[in-house]
Amino acid sequence: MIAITLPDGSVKQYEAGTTPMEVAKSISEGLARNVISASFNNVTVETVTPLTQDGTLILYTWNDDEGKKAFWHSSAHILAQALEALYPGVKLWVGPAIDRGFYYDVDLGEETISEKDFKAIEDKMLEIARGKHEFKMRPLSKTEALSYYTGSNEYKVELIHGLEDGTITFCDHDTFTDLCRGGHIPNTGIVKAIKILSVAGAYYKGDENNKQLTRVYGISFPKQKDLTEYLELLEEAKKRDHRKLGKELELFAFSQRVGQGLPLWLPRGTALRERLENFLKAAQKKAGYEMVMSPHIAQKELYVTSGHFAKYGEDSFQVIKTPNEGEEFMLKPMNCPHHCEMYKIKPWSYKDLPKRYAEFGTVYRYEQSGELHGLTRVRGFTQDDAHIFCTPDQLDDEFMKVIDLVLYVFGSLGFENFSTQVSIRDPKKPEKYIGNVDTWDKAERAIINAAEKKGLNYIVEEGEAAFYGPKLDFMVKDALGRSWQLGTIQVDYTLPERFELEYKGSDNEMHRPVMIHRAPFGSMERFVAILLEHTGGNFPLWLMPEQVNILSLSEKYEKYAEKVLNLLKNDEIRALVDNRNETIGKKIRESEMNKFPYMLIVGEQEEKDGTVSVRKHGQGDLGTMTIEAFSTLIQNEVASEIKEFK
RNA sequence: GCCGAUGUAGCUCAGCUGGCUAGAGCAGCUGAUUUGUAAUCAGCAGGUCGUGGGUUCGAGUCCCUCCAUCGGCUCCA
Repeated sequence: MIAITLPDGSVKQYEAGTTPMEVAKSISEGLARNVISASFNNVTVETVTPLTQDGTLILYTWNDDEGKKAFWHSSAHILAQALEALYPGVKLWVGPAIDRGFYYDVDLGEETISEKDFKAIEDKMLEIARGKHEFKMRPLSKTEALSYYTGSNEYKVELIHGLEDGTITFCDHDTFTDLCRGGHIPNTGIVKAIKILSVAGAYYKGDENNKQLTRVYGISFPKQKDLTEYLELLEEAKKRDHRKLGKELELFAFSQRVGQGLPLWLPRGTALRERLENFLKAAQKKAGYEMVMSPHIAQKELYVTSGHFAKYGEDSFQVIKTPNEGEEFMLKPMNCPHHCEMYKIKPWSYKDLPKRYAEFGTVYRYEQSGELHGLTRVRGFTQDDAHIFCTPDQLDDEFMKVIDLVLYVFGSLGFENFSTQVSIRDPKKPEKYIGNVDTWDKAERAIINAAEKKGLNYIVEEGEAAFYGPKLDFMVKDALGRSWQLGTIQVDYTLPERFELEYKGSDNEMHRPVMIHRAPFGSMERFVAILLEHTGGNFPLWLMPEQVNILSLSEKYEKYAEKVLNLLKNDEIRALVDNRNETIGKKIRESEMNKFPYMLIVGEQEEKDGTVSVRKHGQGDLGTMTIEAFSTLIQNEVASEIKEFK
């Protein structure tokens, strides 16, 4: 007997061998009368029942991840069937469910798929779905499986060769058969809405030396309404795209002549960025950091010493020519080696530590051209970098202090929703890392300790560590529910070793310090991009390049507008005046589109009373108030957004 | 880098299967208007159609090269 908990909380018993179809049916009948007075298929929307490889039945609903996975994986089977029908001779590779939707990788031979073919694929898929074909699992031996694909599909053959005999199953629905380990919905009819989203090249097994297959991405839903909502979310994300907003709001730009991936920061963007930098500088000053600066190029030798050249040499802007033979310089791909050299200028005592060197350091990395993306992936960017040199005893405490700083930064910028990840070694691949086992163990323990003590909600990921040490990463969720990796804190025992950093301990012996790398923003470019998408360009008031736009009703009130401007400036409020000979309606419209947080309308009445008429972006008219009252309003709003550190 | 798509005025876009001096809205400039909470009216100016080559009587439109941009290239039945 198999016990299944139903969506309404009750538990039902089923005989082994009951088909998923029968289970789904019995559930639907049980719920249909009261809960959903709809047909069988509409009910199973809420009660997706995947069939697993060993034949057990597990009940999932559309609302949990496993249910969606089964739903989308089943959709991938439908996609594969549609592709076989539309492109005879197509060779299937794999078709998994992904976070949002599914894809199928196929070898199309000479054929290509482009956007105009999507409709035909969707139609074919919907036709198959409407057939309500049951998904049926079928175990078979390795020999049988091989003979099925030999001669027709070398990808599946290779895949089967890597599988263990006795664990191989096929899944059939309608006339379609696919090698599959399972996880399906009962039948194709539950898929009601399908959208093919994009087509792209993807290397066989993700290796760029292999043949490139065609990957077709799609998404599907049990209800048309869900698809509509999803497409609306995509639209909203498009509107908030930082590349679009950055252009519209004149924050930054790119130029073909300057080069790809090399952002140009315009006045407004620079003002925004400076404000972010000053904010972090103020907090860091309180936390005992000292600012330093280093040049943008250094001798190649520096990065050979640090180990970065061996690891990342190919991804760097490598050698800069000089008039002399034998000299090799590189554009700085990271700041750490420079800070190590700063540490080495003199001998240190344990009493001097920790030393915390912070730098808004601009670095250059040769990212592959196809990897570049707006401000999130660029070739020249500025890290809000700092390196803390401390004694092993101080490590736990320092690490926790950094966590406090990162949490402060997130809180001040409206990222309340975040999670953390501790990245440690892949113990099976020691060759990927430099440094010895003992120090790695210590560093990993220090991070987990700190995360525990700070009560962080963290997950541990094996194999995600940097080559020089383990790390703690912060992932924030933005307003649209998308996850972004932001701040990072990394422990490093390796660079101090390579640079032979030392300090004299209380025992009068020389010791090796531990190094912490950290960047709460990650990089200024990436952070501004994420903040743009999170806020849709409506930054917190304290960050806004211009907080108030003063709109004169006509040129007659120019003097009064200037007076208001100066009074606000005295209170350190950033304002500007729009005195153009335009209608007030037009000035308001432009101001709204520019996302100025506040508009002040000044005309005859205001001049006479010494007041301003206040309009808030996105909200509308707030009525009139005195200039002083408005100034207080702004100052209070800023004060509520940003607290002092500690 | 690789696969696919795109590239027309500062911006957003139109330009059908190749055919007279390439169009529109916004922005800009000039003038009129002096305005009360999301676009006042009129006029003017603005493009070697990403680049280089080819096919053709004729190319923004077809073919090739290069450049840039966009979606992907981690998710292994």
